[in-house]
Amino acid sequence: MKIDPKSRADLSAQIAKAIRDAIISGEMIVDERLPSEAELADQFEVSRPTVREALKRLAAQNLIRTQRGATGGAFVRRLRYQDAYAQHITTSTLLLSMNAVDFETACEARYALERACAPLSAQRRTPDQLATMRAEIHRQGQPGLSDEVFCDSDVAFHRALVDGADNPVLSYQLAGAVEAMQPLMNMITFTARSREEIIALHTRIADAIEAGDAGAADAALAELTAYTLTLGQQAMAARDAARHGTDAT
Amino acid sequence: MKIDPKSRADLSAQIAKAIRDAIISGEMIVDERLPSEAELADQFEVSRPTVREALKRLAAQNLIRTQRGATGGAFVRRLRYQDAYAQHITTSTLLLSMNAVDFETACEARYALERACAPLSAQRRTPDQLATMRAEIHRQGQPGLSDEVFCDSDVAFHRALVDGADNPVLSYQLAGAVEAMQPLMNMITFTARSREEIIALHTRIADAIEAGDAGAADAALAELTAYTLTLGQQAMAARDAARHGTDAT
DNA sequence: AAACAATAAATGTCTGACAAATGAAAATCG
DNA sequence: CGATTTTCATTTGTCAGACATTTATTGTTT
Repeated sequence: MKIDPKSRADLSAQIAKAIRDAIISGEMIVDERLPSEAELADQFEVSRPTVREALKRLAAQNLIRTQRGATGGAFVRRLRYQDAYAQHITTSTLLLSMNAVDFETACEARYALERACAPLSAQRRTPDQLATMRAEIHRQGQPGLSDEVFCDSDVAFHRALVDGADNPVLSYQLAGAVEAMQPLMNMITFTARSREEIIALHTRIADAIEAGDAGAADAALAELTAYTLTLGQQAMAARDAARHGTDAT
Repeated sequence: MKIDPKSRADLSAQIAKAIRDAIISGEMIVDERLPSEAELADQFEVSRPTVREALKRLAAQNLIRTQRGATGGAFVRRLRYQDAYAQHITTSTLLLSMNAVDFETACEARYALERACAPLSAQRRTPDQLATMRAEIHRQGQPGLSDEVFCDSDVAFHRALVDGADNPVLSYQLAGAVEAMQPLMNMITFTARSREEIIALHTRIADAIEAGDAGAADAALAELTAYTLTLGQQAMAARDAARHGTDAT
């Protein structure tokens, strides 16, 4: 765990990198305590604030946790799925919004990934997960639901579908795609007619998953993809028309 | 952009959150300059080092970049696919290594996701991407290749396959799964026999992609999944046997 | 007009200090 | 002797002020 003393640029970044590499390489194991800030400052021959900036960088990546007090210090943190989810979703959301990813691209990616999960989910889903899917479908049929709540329920439904594959790595990867889509999905106004259509497709998916019929689930998901794309294009067209109308006045 | 002055705990984390929320919500746009550190310190009523720690947290997430000099400062950074890739790969790798994800789970996730890309890639791949796949297959056939180089080439091959889908969101999601698998794949020793088998499957995949035959590509990928799983299980068994042998002595 | 030097603004770093939390050891009391 | 309380040392969290470094601008000189 050494840094190059010649290049005195971005010291805190260098120190963060040195420690991060030590963690990633397995040189430091989970729950191991790092040297105290004062010791690190001595080791790297920098001041304590510089060390602290480096540690904050690592804390931002959930690589370490700090604890005050006598036996406190910085500890290598076990990266939990939950933390990784959150991080992944934040990054995905930003990526989509900052790079003006169009609805078609995001939608295609999302459903392509979901269709990868469907066959596994048809085999392995627990009764609980199936019940969640049914419950969300029922919720989506409630009258007077706001578009936002409808979207939330949609995410929950698909989340249960993905989790049914019983593969945490898949769930982790999918979480980013599905949740990051939400801001885009929220631009759609769901009419009573389109909700009916979506609920019907959801029901077909749930039925297929219950029957263990991977082919039927895939077919229903394909239709849902096409239908969502249509809705998205309509929403985009409506938004553009409204914008141009505003510009003209 | 305010913080709760009552809770004086984890000030730098609170400030980082406040600024991050402002960026995510779109309140601050790309390339907009943040107030100077001194001004932020005034605004939040904390000292400059505390503000700096908060900024370092954001810099670690690639949310801002800093620039020294007269017109310098901290600027909202456009999150680029490349940066997001790197971040995603780091997180995925750590997640796999720290949570003892078994080979089967990671392998299943990886190929499930790849199979989601294959149909799109069969439709859209550029001649360039196809050429890359062919070149990597040729490289994999070179004699005297180390296991590590063979693995690198394998990743490059699959990367070309994924990029052929021409969907940056898919590429981004897949990068994490494929690259994070590498440490696990590196535990496999590839015999001449197994390399032949893999190259034959890669060739079948490339042929299918060239012909635009999604079904054939999917079938070949399914076989590759099964074969890789077998190799992985053999490697795990060999490793466990060696470990027990060492323990006994 | 062009080249060069002074300037100002901003980040990067350092020193030294105090506050707050926290576990461990020491002291005290029943 | 045992249990409880107190004290204390260690470590992170924060602050204040200072100086170094980088860099665009501005003014000066040739």
